[in-house]
Amino acid sequence: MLVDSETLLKRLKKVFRTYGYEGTTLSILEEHVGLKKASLYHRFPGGKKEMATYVLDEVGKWVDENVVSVCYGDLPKEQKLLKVLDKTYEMYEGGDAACLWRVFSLGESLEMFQTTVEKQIRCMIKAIAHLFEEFGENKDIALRKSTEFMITIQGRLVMVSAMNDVSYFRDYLEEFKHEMLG
Amino acid sequence: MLVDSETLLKRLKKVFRTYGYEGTTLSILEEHVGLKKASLYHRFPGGKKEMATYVLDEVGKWVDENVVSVCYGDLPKEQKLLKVLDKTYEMYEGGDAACLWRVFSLGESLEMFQTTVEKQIRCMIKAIAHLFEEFGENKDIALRKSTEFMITIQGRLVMVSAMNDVSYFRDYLEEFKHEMLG
DNA sequence: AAAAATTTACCGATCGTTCGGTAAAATTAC
DNA sequence: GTAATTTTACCGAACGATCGGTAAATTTTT
Repeated sequence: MLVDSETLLKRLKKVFRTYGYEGTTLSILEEHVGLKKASLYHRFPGGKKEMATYVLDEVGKWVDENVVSVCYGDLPKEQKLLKVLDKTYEMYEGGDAACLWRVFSLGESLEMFQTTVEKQIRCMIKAIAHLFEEFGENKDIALRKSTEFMITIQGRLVMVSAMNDVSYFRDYLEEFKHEMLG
Repeated sequence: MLVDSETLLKRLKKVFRTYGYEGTTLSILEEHVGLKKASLYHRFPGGKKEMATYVLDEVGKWVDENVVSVCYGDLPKEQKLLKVLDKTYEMYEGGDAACLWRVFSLGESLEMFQTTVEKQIRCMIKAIAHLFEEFGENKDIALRKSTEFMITIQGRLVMVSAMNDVSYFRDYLEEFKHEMLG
């Protein structure tokens, strides 16, 4: 295989996060992935829609393996939190990468992926709420704080794009860490 | 004129906010605006790009007239705050309408509009920071709180789209009001 | 009747998609 | 073990449909 599946996923993800679903054309994919249109169709007979679905599903798996499972795991709560923040940083490449959940929440792709996006977000919020509970918050407050975490991340990633300044994202993670761990 | 300029703006705005820049096609515009392609070109010789620029500029003017000017005006601070929150609700149609600043912060439209978007956001943040100062905050804290207001609005509007639930937006405005005015 | 606004009819380019086919790797048959 | 076969991975060329865009004709307004 000229393009191994790991590289392929990485490149597909980057294109969709940069251009959005509608903004991503097969020509752009060709160029950035390094496979001709026909070859992309060999790997994804369902075309662009299947590629986007694949990328979104893989994002879901990644969050499960790197964030959700950590929250429910058996590390000390402080280590869990550090890991979650680290993985959040990694997930958005320090703010350089947009959130696929936001990018797919528009136009045609909203109808296509809303159910999946909603499920994935809810799953992550619930997991982080579990972690907040370990820090002593009651169930309601934990869920509220976890939701606010997600909201803030999303809002700050919007600001990163709009204002072209990754510190909106990076500063928050640092601030949050010190607030929780001192 | 079959479509007066006020209606035209309203419809153009709705289309771009719903489908994004790349997702908005001339056929969609035709359908939703109620003018044939050639008629749209009669009004906007620059085509789709000019329509989007027009809509974004009008959004900027609207924010100036309805939010920024209120912040710098001479009403009592409590009335200013109420008006700002009201206009924020109106701006996003209670959460039903996406934020054009977010929608245009993707792909091709990011490069096209980033400078304008950045300017408009900065202008609004600065104005609301001024209002916070009237509530007794010092300059730095006021700017921080105003920025956090913008971040939260953006984040919550993302959540509204992703989770299909406008209460993420509406509840915050209410909560914020009671927090500031008791 | 003149001017402005809208429409029909069309254009080349690009869209997502499919077809026909090649080279090489993997599998099966002998 | 090697020859025959099937499968995998890829690509150039073309598909019909739609893209953004334009010129000329028609309708509406004044």
